[in-house]
Amino acid sequence: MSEINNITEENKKSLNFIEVIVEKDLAEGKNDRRIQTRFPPEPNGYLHIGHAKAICIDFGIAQKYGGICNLRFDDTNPVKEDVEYVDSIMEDIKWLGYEWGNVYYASDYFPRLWDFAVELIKKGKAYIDEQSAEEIARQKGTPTQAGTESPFRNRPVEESLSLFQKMNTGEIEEGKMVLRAKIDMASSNMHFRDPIIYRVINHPHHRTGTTWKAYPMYDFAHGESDYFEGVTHSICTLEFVVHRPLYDWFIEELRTDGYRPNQYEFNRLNLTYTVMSKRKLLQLVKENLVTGWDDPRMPTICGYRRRGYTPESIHKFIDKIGYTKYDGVIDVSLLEYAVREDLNAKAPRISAVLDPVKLIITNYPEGKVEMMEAINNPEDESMGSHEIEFTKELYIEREDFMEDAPKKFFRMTPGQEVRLKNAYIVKCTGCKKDENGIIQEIYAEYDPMTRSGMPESNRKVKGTLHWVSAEYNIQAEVRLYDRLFNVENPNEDKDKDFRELLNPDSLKVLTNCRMEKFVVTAKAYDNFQFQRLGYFNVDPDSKSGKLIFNRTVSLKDSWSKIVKNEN
RNA sequence: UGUCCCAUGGUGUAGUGGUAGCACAUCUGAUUUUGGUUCAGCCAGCCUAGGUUCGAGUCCUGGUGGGACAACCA
Repeated sequence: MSEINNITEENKKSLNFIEVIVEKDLAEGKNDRRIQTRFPPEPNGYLHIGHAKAICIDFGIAQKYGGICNLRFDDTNPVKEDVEYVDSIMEDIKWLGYEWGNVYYASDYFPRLWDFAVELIKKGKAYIDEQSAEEIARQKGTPTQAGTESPFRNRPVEESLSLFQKMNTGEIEEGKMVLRAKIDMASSNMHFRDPIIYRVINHPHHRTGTTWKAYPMYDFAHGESDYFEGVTHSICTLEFVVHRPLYDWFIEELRTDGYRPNQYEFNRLNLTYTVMSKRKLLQLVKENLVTGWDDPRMPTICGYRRRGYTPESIHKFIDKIGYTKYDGVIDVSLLEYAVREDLNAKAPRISAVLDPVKLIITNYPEGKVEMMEAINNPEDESMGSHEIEFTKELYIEREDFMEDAPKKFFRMTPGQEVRLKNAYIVKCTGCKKDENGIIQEIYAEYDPMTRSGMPESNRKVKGTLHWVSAEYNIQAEVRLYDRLFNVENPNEDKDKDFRELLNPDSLKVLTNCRMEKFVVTAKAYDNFQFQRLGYFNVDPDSKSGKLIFNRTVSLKDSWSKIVKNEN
């Protein structure tokens, strides 16, 4: 107990509103001071960054206050669900670093939910409606107009009871019959206008097979499942606020003791340049517009994982955005900042050249090879160093050279000294062009006294270039992955086909690069001609050593601005 | 012509009724063998009108603006 108090003292100022509620409940001794949450995904798709926010609060609350968080699959609609999704969801939660107490399935509660439904019928609080979906919808009214009662609303209890049995035997066709709670067709809350709680679905369930024909609806299953499990704090997103009175209504009908779960809602995550709708993400996968749920451009947990994001970076991001009831849109640059911050400390650096042009050190001996030491990570000495070969002929990035450069161009241009990283200071003496004016070779002279580590190497030069030996290098296919969408808010215009807003396919470049095995940083270019620094991530699914250029964690494109200003 | 939720710099978030902080983004400067990092700094905010109060971002009321709700989805 004292431990909990200490935690709360320390974090008092940064408590989010859910934590405030939990602490108040704890202080009041609610539910015997027990804290239990649940993460309840429907297994109908892969988890995305929005789910990460829910996961962090569900598991985080349990962790922080000494409670447990269970994983529950809300599998009440067999048509959309699949074990593939169950497996991926578990994998992604584990990758984020969380452990659930138990794994539950709403489908485990089908018998108890059935009994509860029968009880409601017997109490006269539920009835079988034999109208069509259209008729029921029509009678529902609108938010500003009361609904009208179904002609079946007051049928005898026994009749409903026997029809309900038939709903589950297969003799009732889909859509011919539903079970409805009898509440209030004139309620200002649409969810109270005799909500449907059971419907017939003739589709095998991924866990219960063909045992059931009648399946409970979300509203009838969720709160009840919370109650069965002993959940104390049922945390979900804002769109369920209007469901809460119904959640409470069912709980009151169901509960037999002092305990009851309570629902609390927080704001869903919206990110610029990002579509989070599962339906749309599924569409991208099905239409092969991406390579799969784990395509590095996807906002899925596994997509980010393949892209090189760490679990820690996701946590940092979620910590920064907080939990409130305000519906906003978070700038994706905050996510990118969190990733850079984390990767900057961890990522080993290597040099790479994506668009090579030959640089010849004219006064360097033919055939000579020197081994240069390159620090793996300037932020972390313990990561050591690696050696790279320096030779007379090198490759540098084509855009690291300009024949007629503006003043603020700090890289290679005739007459200007630059440093070749980890090697010598060189001075450009000229270049050779073909008939079209395309640069073929660049010439420079090196100063032998300026090798890294020697006293002369401390001379100040404005630019430092990455380079690769023309003789000793490794070629790899590099993919430049951009943001999936090229507009700030692809959700804005709902009538527009969101697929039109997709960025064109990733750019594939054959390049010379020298690389270490894992996550590395390197100088590179994106396909918008902005020089950037970015993080490479070796695609773990690729045996051929492909690199994924992590464009969205790329750094400031200051060079592009310099050019704009100068011209 | 309904019910419910929400409103603090460009963005996101803190603020027991008592000096409105923080982060991202932008911009400026310093350091730097990554135009990265790091450091310093600039710019910029309580939707509105009343009320309660010695004192309101905070409490109350009315506006205004945004969002949710009319699936046999979750």
